[in-house]
Amino acid sequence: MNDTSFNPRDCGTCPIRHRAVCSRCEPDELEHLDDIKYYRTYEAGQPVIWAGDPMEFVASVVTGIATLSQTMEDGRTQMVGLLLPSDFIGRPGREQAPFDVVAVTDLTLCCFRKKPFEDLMGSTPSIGGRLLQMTLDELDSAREWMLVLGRKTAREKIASLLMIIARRDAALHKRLPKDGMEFDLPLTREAMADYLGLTLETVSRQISALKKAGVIILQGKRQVQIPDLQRLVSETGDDVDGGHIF
Amino acid sequence: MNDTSFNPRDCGTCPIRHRAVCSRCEPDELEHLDDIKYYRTYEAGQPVIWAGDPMEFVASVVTGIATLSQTMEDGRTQMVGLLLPSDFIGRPGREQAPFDVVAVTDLTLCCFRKKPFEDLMGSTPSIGGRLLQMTLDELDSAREWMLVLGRKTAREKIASLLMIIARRDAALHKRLPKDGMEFDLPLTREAMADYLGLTLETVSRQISALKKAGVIILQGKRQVQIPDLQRLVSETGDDVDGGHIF
DNA sequence: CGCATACTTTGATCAGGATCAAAGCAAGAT
DNA sequence: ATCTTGCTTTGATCCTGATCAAAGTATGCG
Repeated sequence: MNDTSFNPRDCGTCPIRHRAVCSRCEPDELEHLDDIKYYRTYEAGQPVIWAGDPMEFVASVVTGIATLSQTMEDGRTQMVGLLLPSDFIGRPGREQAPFDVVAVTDLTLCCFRKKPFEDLMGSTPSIGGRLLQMTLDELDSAREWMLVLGRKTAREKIASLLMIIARRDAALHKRLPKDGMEFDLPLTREAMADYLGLTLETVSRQISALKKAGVIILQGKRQVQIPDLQRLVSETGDDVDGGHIF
Repeated sequence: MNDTSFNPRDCGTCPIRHRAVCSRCEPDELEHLDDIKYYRTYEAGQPVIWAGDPMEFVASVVTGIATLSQTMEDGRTQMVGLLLPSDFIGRPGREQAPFDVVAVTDLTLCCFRKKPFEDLMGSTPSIGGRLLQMTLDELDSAREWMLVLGRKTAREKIASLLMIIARRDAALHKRLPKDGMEFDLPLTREAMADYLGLTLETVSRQISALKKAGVIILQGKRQVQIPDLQRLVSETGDDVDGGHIF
């Protein structure tokens, strides 16, 4: 299922699959749109935007990873979204960013200036429809995550995060997750803790426990191999045959 | 407050404020739409739909309260949404309900058959736009809730829930929350626990603690009065002047 | 090379909330 | 009036994950 054949109308990373917008899709038709669309890169660790900042663009992640998070006055932080390639950032119709966005790895965004993008949405209903679908998907993901945060044990939380990253990594490479698959853990222990509502020590301990139990194999601290997917799924506490949105 | 002046173009409860759709808005123009739109009532405790069921309608809450929730195989339950009047239920473009929907109180829904509704969305872009805005709001709410679930203490969680209900109750009556305001707690201790990722005993203890501390005044078990809103806000752990989406 | 920095692991102890158990309370049914 | 049912409160104890502390590891740099 790796369609290595590049479809010019659908570059696979840009969520706005409409020829009037994505120049990776139809580069030659788009010179006149350079003023509404541009690429922007960030280094690992750099903030993209802070909660409350005016946000004059919307964007989609082309390469790299960013996090969406919220921080309380006393420093407690909760990550509320993990932005991987093809994910969308932004709020048509909103003035301010509701959450912090930070680049975790080096990051490339495909940005659209907000006003012209909104105009385009008005004149091209299919963009709004696609955005609605993406937003509904994100909402479902967020709600699935609420179950993880509210009801799962530390061990189940770690397993759930590994499964999400495994699934998304597989999807990114246009294949299905399978036994023996390997992937890079893109997050520090602290970032995982912020995602899971745990402390970094607990994350470290549970990862060690999963390693000792043979559920995962670690090469170094970041490279993960899953010898038996079913085994990992059973550690998540999820229904084994449950439909997944991620 | 009871806006007894009924605006025929905007009934205030139906999110689809478009004259072609909401018969409460333009009852006389809509006879021919009876086959796509209908009201349906549920008794307290009745399920509206189970996760995985085919969903052949979308709806908005007219009166009453429903919950969106997820349950694990072993019975652990997490509520992922609280549906109050004017909230929308459903997924244009989706076959199956992703979560359980249960009526908490007696409930009236304003339902639209899915297929004709989707057709209508296609022909009336403003509906899609409105739905996108509502979905983005819900997504923000879900993400705010992730902070509550992941990082707040039991006491902060209770205070946060009370604030949300207070805000939404005030909004429903078209006024601002203010000191001394009273409202009905529409949820059992168990339902609150499911919303907050706690046990019902912890909910009970923390409510007692807030009562003893004078943050809230209880008349019976469900009627709540907030003598000092700022005091309650400070118990939530939130930034006092933080912008709120709810 | 030694040192600094950032991240991770591991250990010891503590505490918040879960669990188990029982009793209180209100409303409706018999 | 008594019983039943469903919800809530309160108490005693336990356990998971937080907190505090220190050591281990990798990488880059002067």
